[in-house]
Amino acid sequence: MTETAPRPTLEAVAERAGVSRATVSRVVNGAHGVREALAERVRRAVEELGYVPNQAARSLVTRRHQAVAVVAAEPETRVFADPYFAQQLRGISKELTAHDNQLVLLLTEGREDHARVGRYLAGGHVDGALVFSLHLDDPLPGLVRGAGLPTVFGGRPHWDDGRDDVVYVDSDNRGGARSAVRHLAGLGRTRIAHITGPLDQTSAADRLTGFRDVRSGAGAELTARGDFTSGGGERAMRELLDRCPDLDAVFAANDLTAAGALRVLRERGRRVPDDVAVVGFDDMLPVAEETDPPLTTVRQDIEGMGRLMARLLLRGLDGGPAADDTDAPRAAATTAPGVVLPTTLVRRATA
Amino acid sequence: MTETAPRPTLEAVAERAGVSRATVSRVVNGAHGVREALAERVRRAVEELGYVPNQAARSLVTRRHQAVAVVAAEPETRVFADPYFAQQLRGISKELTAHDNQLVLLLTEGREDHARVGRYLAGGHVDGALVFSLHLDDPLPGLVRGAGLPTVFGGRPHWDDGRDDVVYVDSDNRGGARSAVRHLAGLGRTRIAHITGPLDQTSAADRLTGFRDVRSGAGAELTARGDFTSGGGERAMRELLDRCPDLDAVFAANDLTAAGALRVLRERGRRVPDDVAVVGFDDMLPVAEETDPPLTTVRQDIEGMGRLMARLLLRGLDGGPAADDTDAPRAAATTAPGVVLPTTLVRRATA
DNA sequence: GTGAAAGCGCTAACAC
DNA sequence: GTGTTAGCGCTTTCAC
Repeated sequence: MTETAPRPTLEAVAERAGVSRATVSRVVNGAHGVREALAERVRRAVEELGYVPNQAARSLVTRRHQAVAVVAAEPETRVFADPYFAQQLRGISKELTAHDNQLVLLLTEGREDHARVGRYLAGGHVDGALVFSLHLDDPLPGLVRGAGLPTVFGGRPHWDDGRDDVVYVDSDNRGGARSAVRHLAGLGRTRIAHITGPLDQTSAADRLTGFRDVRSGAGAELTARGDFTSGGGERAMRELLDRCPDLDAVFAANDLTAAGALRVLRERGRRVPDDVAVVGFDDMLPVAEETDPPLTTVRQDIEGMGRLMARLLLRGLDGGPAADDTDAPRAAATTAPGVVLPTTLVRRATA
Repeated sequence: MTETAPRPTLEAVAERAGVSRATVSRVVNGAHGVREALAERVRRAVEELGYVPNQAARSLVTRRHQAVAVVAAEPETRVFADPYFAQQLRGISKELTAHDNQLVLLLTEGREDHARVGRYLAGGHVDGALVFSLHLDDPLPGLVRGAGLPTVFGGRPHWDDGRDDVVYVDSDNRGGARSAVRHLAGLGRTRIAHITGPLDQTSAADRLTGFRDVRSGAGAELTARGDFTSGGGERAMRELLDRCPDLDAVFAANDLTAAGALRVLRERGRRVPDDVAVVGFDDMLPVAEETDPPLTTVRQDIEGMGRLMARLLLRGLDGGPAADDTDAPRAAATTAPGVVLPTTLVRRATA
């Protein structure tokens, strides 16, 4: 563990270049109106001295930090068995990096953490926040609002009651569910069941809605509640099989659920997809590709969601990345509170 | 996206409490030598005004940031199919939070990112770095050393040549591998094969070493190279089966590899564990619990590794969490360059 | 014990 | 165009 050496200041650069601090500042910040000859001298001095601006000093006066907080509750990062969250993080990181912003990660565990996070956000350490809040009773959204920070949510918040100005990015859970169920119907399946996720999460609720959109006539006996885990999938599958031995297809709310369902189907001697076709949701690779047979599922652009969240936030921060919308055509509806990313059906072997 | 309100300063608190800024500063920073009566008045003022110190101003003078960078290369977060990294992050976050430090996440993608990260680290924005560097050709370690920042590595670095002062935290890959192989031997297996990981990673190399520790007599035909993916596991398993049709056990370098091996074994009509016993490594839940049959594997305390990394770094930072070692007995050998966390064998159904 | 004052490194008016 | 100057909010000697 080495000691960090004293770093050159603006002052030092100015002296070396034979100009004033103000001029160096202008050059460093890419301002116009500095004669090219001078600018060049400054740049050389910067180079020679290995000058790097002191962000603390800069923040002190600009009140900007070039930093964004990513807030997520422990459950979020666990329920999805993590790859999900890590991928969003990757997307967020890429976008922030591209615009020279830092990512401050705030993971919360329980009540005591909420106070801490609230304090931090209100403390003016970051310019904005990206918040993952999926549960009904989550106190995070309130906290963030209290802090008065520009914020973009990951996933449709519960209180997206239309009148609000919440900005969020979600994937098209409802549409994805519809396409899954339509696919099953297109295969000629007529007794299509659905294993839901925990319905206090909007993603699960929206997937159920999508299922109902297509199977409005489906009786309640064709729906069983799961919890996004494979154990829950097993339980629900047994329940369904007991109630409706003649079912010929299952749309599971996520891949883990589908994995559990597949196990029970095999155990009960049902052939997949011959007797019962199965479709999952998420396309969580380590799961979807490893099931037996490999899972047909609905893929979301998770990294894209993260990237879009960051972009939306940055845009809200004074100016931000204005019109470089080239690779975000779907984000066009920028005036809308929420942006919904499309999903695609990935056909493997279960349906 | 709301605007952030102007926040109260030290000055304001001082005025309200009828004391000088210096006194408020002392109280806020928990310094001694302030009469209790005054201190109390200050605390009340802080409370009433909702004062939060401006970290930028503070950093400017103290040169401390209460922030630590976590640096990871994209491959790291992908190879392990992510849950691994997310868990370490959780451990790191907990520990940093407990000591009031922020976590700045730096994910790198390619060469251009390295320059950026190097600049950032050298830029004096953080007090230290936690670096994940597993590959032979990884430029990250060099970068960090160049930045002259206190650093702790995740996983044994390649250049841990004994003479060095690198601090790292790793799990006991070699010992874990030994216990896996011994377990198989204890089951009466005599033809034990090993599917390795990518040997340019120390974890994979160490697991191979552990295998050899126990099966020093094993012929080369009982070892096949994998790459930590299930596809690689499949290929290697086929290879092994072709070469040694009589093998009766397999130690796979990680769970994904084991999952692939299991598929091939089933496809070739081998019963698990009756004909061939299988042990994995990692205990990556979404994989290990979902295989058929559920996988016997070696568990590492991933979150604990993260926590320990953070603790070690913090300790290196002026004083740090000195003697609160209560829940880290294994970290006792603090003078040693590396700390190795124990692993445990988790018995499920494959061995 | 407490306060006054200097200054951390930078940006942004404002003069020139 | 470029330099001068005044802080941003805080910690920290140094007197008292």
